[in-house]
Amino acid sequence: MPSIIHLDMDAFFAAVEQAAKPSLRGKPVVVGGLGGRGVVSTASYEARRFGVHSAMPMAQARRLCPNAAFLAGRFPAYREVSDIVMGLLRELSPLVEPLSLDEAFVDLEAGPYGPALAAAGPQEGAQLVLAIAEDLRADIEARTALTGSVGAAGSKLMAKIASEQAKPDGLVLIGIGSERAVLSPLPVRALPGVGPATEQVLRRAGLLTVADLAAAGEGELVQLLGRAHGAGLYATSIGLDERPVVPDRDAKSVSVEDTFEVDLADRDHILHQVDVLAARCVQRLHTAGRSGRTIVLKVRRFDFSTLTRSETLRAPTDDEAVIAETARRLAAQVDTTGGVRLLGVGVSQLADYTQEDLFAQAAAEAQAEAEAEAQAQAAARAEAAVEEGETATGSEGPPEPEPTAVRGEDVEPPAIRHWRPGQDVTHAQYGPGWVQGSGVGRVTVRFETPYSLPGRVRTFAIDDPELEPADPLPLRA
DNA sequence: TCTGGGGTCCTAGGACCC
DNA sequence: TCTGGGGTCCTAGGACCC
Repeated sequence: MPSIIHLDMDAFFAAVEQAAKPSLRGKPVVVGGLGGRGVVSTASYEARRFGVHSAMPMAQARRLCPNAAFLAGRFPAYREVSDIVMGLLRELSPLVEPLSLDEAFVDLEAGPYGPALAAAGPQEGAQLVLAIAEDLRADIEARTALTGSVGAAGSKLMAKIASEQAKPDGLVLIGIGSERAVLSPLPVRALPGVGPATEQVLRRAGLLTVADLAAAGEGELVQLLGRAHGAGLYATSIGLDERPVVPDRDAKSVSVEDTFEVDLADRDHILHQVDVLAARCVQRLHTAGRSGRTIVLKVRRFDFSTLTRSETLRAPTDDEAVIAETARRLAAQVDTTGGVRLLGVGVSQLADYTQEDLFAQAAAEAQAEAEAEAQAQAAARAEAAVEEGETATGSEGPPEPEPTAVRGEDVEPPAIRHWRPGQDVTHAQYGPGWVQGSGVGRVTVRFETPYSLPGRVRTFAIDDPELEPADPLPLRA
């Protein structure tokens, strides 16, 4: 029975923007990083006609489609919509496996339609799945004003292939038995797990289509790609996929990273950013109620070469001081001459306790203390070597003062309000709207809501007291 | 105005243990 | 005591996905 469905929302971020902003409907919209080093997250179908696509440098997108609306993402809004959509999926089955905010697998057999599907013959079963999926798409449209494409099949692999074929705003079912007929003519790149590198390897071996892979056989693919990848790809090429739909997968790592507008050259500046990132990482760790044993520092240098350094502690921690200190020590090991484009701090080998978990906490503290001892000594050595008159962490002693404050290099002037394109605002007089652009002391706002006609634009001083940031409005009243 | 951010999984070598 | 073999952990890098 083709009882697995894959839902993929169409041009999700861009579609949310168009639903929220009537003046953008039918127009090219590009969502992504707006800074000098930003890339495209999602382009609306109108923008794709100009050649704009995901992961493209934003500068290139602007050249290709200068008249598009370029917007920063509004993740809280996307998450709200995603929650609604995932809620609809969970009405179909407890087995819902989200892959991202806009994509998920559902195993219908485990849900209320399971018995009916099991009892039905192949023909009626397929009809029933199609009916369920069309209802789902209609419900999504009714609740979110957005369209999603659905693929239905007997496996995750084929359901995903089907949803790809259904895009945009469509539904495709691949019946049991027709898998290989569907797969065979596809280019290898259509298979999940085949990216640019694998495609190249396969192309050099003369393997262009999925049929070529199947004909090559497992042995040759393993030869070319290695044990796991080769065997996996061979199974995929003949339509074999037994992976179950798994809900609620626990995250295995937590990380944050930042690409800087201008490369960082100064050591102190780099170490300061490592502290900032460690704090953000710990924040996320706390929110998730997790702690971790392995601290990872990521560095992307001026020439885009990327390296990681990691250290595994004896016990999991969620302590900011420990994580920051470890990350800084790792940073001290890397050559940063020429400048640093990106820094990241991550934690893996996650465990399930939080600061509130007192028993585990007590055990971990003993470990952390021993750890801190060793670290302090290593840090002292490292810092002595670098000859920096910095606040070296004493091996005993009180909690160290906030290093950023000590260095005092990011004391910013009283915050000038920053308005990002796409941002939700409300004006005391004109009501709700969104930031269309800002510069030279001005901010331009379009006053419209998801339920209004396209609205008018007005310009204000950036510090206009009547203008305030606002929460996103629901897409359906 | 070249190349984001948050993840997952796999490989391979060396350390270490039995 | 001229050289084993397997298992596990750690580290680093790379491919891939959305």
